[in-house]
Amino acid sequence: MGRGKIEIKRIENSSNRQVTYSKRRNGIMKKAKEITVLCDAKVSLIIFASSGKMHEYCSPSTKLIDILDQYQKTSGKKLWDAKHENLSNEIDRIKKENDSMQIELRHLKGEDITSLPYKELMALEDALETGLACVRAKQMDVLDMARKNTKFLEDDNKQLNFIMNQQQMSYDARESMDHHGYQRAARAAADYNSQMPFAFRVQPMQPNLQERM
Amino acid sequence: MGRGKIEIKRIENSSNRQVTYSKRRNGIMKKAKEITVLCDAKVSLIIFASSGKMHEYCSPSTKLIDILDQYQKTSGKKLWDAKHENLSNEIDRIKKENDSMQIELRHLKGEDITSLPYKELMALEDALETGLACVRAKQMDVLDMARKNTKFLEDDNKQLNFIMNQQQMSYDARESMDHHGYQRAARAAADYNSQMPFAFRVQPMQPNLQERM
DNA sequence: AGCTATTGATAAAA
DNA sequence: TTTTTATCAATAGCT
Repeated sequence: MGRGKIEIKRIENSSNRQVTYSKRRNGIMKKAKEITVLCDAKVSLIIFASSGKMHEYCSPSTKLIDILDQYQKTSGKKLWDAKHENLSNEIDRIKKENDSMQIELRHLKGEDITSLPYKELMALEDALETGLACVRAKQMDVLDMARKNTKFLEDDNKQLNFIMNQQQMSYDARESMDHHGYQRAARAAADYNSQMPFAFRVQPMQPNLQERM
Repeated sequence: MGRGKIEIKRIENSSNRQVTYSKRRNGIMKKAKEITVLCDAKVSLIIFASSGKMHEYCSPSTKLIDILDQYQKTSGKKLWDAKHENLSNEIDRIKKENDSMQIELRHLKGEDITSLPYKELMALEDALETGLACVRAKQMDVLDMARKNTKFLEDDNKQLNFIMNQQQMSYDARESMDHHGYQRAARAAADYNSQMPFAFRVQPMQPNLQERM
């Protein structure tokens, strides 16, 4: 149909191919519309040009998804059902895991144990005792650290108070001083500083301890 | 194109419609094949007759599913992704639930508690103590039932032994009996039977108890 | 299912 | 791209 017959094989001339594509695409679309109207057919037509551009036709008052659902039913071929099944299976798997954990949790909390065999009650008791022991040990650790920290803070306080006293004394001495008095006060302050073991310990040794209380 | 022009509207004559459907369907299929060859296009064509019969064409060396994937990407319309998304969301939700239960379980077993604040250690201790109390109470119940059951069985045994003795005596008496001896033995047996509180308690009162041990 | 007169589609050119 | 137009292809109505 045209000024000349053509062979059905790839059109090598790119612009000819493009023109033919456009015309024939319109032609097919038209035919698709016509058959739906004339014959009550449901049609889905999707065309991709080699450029990647897409055109589609879907018979009116129909969704592509419905046609594809019907396609799966009619042909028996699976499109997305496979992926779908995988996801469903995973959900089932996780739900089961979930349920068994839920049961274990309830048991550990002493719920729903009426129907448990004695053996499992023993195992539960063991688990609970072990857990309790661990938790209490941890609590002791924390308390111990807290006690040590308190001790450090108290020591710091003592030393800070001592330094403040010294400084106050030194200040007082300078205020109303005779030569001897000044020298004595200065010597006393130097003595004290040489006894300070480190830098001032104003920061607690366990900076994060408060959070854990 | 035909012996006369036709209007594009539903063909009312059913057999005409069927014939036209068949001819035009072949026509479209042919056109679809031609455009794929001539123009390097990818085509998916699915047609359902009103009868429900399906015909499809898909360009060679291409899978329908690939065309549909590309359709989703290109058009941005979601076909099965929507369904998938729902499932994926549910999976995420359940996985989170799962993780938190896993953590709770580990904590109850005394694992991974190093970084817990003291408050939570206290709560854990409470939970474990409660659970332990429940479990031990349940154990006592079971043991108690076991003891009662044992008691019942022992009583039954005693009574059964007694009856067997009586029957043996009655049999012996009949074997080598005088009139008085028979009457005595029979009276003794009757006395015993009137003292039996119920029917023979051969079955243990707690039939399922064994399983729970 | 074939046939064929007629309409419809389109190749080449503009 | 779209239009034009000469030609070929599809098909409506019959058998």
